[in-house]
Amino acid sequence: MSASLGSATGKRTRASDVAELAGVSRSAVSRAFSQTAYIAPETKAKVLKAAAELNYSPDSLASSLAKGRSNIVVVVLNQVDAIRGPSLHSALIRSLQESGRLPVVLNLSPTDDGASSLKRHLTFPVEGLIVMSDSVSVDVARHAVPYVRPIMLNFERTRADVDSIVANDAAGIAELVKYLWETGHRSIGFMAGRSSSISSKIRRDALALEIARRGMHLAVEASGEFTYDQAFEAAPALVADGNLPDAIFCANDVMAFAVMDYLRLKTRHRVPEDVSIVGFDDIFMARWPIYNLSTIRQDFDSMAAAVTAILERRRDPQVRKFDPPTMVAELVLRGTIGRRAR
Amino acid sequence: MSASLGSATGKRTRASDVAELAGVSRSAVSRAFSQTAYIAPETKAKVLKAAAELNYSPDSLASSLAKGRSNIVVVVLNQVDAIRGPSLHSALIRSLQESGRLPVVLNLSPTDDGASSLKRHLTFPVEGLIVMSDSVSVDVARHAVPYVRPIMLNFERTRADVDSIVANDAAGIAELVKYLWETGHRSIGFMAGRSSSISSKIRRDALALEIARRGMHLAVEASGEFTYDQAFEAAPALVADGNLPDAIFCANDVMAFAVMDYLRLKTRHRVPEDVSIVGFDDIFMARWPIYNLSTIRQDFDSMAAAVTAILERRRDPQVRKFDPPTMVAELVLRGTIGRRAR
DNA sequence: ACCTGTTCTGCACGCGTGTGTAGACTTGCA
DNA sequence: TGCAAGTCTACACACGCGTGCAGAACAGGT
Repeated sequence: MSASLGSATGKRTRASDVAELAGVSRSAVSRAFSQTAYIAPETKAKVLKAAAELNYSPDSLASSLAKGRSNIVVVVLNQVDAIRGPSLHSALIRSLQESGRLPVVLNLSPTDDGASSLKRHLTFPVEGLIVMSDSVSVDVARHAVPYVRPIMLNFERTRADVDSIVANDAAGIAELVKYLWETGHRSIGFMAGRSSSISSKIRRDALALEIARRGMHLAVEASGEFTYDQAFEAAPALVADGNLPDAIFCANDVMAFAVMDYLRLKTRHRVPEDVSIVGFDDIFMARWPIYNLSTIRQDFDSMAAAVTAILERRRDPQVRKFDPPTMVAELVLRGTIGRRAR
Repeated sequence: MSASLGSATGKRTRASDVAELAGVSRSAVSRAFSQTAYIAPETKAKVLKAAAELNYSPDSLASSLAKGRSNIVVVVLNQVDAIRGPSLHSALIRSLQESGRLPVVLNLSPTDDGASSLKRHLTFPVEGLIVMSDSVSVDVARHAVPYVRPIMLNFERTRADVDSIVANDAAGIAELVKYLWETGHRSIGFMAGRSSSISSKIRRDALALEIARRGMHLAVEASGEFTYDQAFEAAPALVADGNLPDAIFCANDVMAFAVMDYLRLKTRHRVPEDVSIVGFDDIFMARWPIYNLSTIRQDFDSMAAAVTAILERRRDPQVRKFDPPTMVAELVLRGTIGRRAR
């Protein structure tokens, strides 16, 4: 049982070793590990016993080669998205690995559209390609891996040749604006994300729509590029003295933190007494008491489960098309929305 | 050029396709993509041209099988470590992928020692196994993948059968205590991480040593399990009225944030006027102005580079043993260390 | 014209596993 | 005992690529 001390020595045990020990043919070993193949129960038991003894399991690379499809799923994200790591990224990785798949992470720099990176790395039959980074376009994804349907996260569901998991951002934002309206907020500002980001655009449009519906208009707007630093820089534009909005909605949580920090460090405005702040995502820091941020929750676990579900369905040749469910995006009320007397 | 619309249809092009187009044998194609094999320059050019035309690249799974070693590197981390994501995790992933390797992420739950997870997933020849999670023991790592030397991050460098990348935590902490001493701090408290964590133990020991050397002793101690929530809970024990220490050193940054937040939300003590706070890691949030945390920097980029360097050396059969360099851990002074008059 | 040496290519086998198929073996029945 | 039906196993090929080896092609020298 003592592990061999040398470096990369010691070969993996092969099916033929197990076959020999169990006194059967190598193909019997293969069948014992297959779900579908036909094999006598006692033969299977014999094989599994021998396999356990030798600590054997089929080489998944060879298996992938033989079957023509691997269990490797590639997750594409970029540095900026990585901040949601402990939430979406982590949920996704765990969901994939728990379903027996192998998640390979491709971490692009924020400016990388992935065209060359994807081609360079995806040189084998991947089971799935999951795109979190919205700097990677559908076309790039389709072209880099032409033989597999990409799964796009947080992408508009307009194309038939990709599966996209979308959260119902608009519904969450409608809920938010309704609540803000009812609590007396009449002027609302917006901190946008990257201009290239579709998520940011969707959220802005939904906000503008709901605001217009009530006869208001976007009081003020700035872009924080989804990052803390840039949002901190951009914050003054939103809270200039004289026309402080009643509330500021930020396209993600991190920018909301930046605005809050700017307010308490650089101004005398208080949250939520003077201005309400709302984020988007509900990342783990939103619950930290120093922020206690009201935000719109993305259900990362459900999104991760939906991804796995899509992959699962694809293994079933019966299913031709499968529309993934729309994820809810719900308002989470914490401490950063106040009441405005009218 | 228009992508085929169906789902997983469309086969990958094989070497034989390229061979046919280029009018050479299939093995010539293989040689053209090899660095070492012998091939006439014009033949190689012909092949590469045909390959580009067909958008071909060798199937890395088949290649791995044939060569007996893959370019897949497994990174083991756990949920808690994931919070350093945008720093160490991200640096590691990018370093690996930029050197042409495929990083597979295994995200364990905090209580998982990895024994079964590793066995379940590592059913192929991995090029490397990188363990970030310190809930995974060396023995488990060795046993799960007996044919490869694990690379342990932040692990004591005591065993000959693993490579470990260690940061010189003790040096950074010595620097810290020296600085604290010189700025008049005479009582120092400690917020520990998980008790099972070796990093936490190393940091505590180094702190205790440096403190003792100056005739002080650890004023007070508590455990925050490396998480914000638990550190927030444990904070009161460190700052009980009457015996507030001059400084509190936390075994990671997140716990330092928790202590700072506790102080400003629940007490009247100010940082750094009444108590100095120091963290460890220098994660991205440490620079946020709301914290502006003085901390000890782990050079994540260097650590990531060191990992890649180890893997690179291993490919060279000449090198038998290679001691990875010790990473520096240096004090980063920001705004959370004050001066105490004596 | 012949030989030697060099340079390159193609053949063929192997990597470890999945699986269609022919046939060996068992069982049941007359 | 003989035969048919049924059950299972092992053979052999395939997956796509890397590579040792034999030999083809060619150049140069005598």
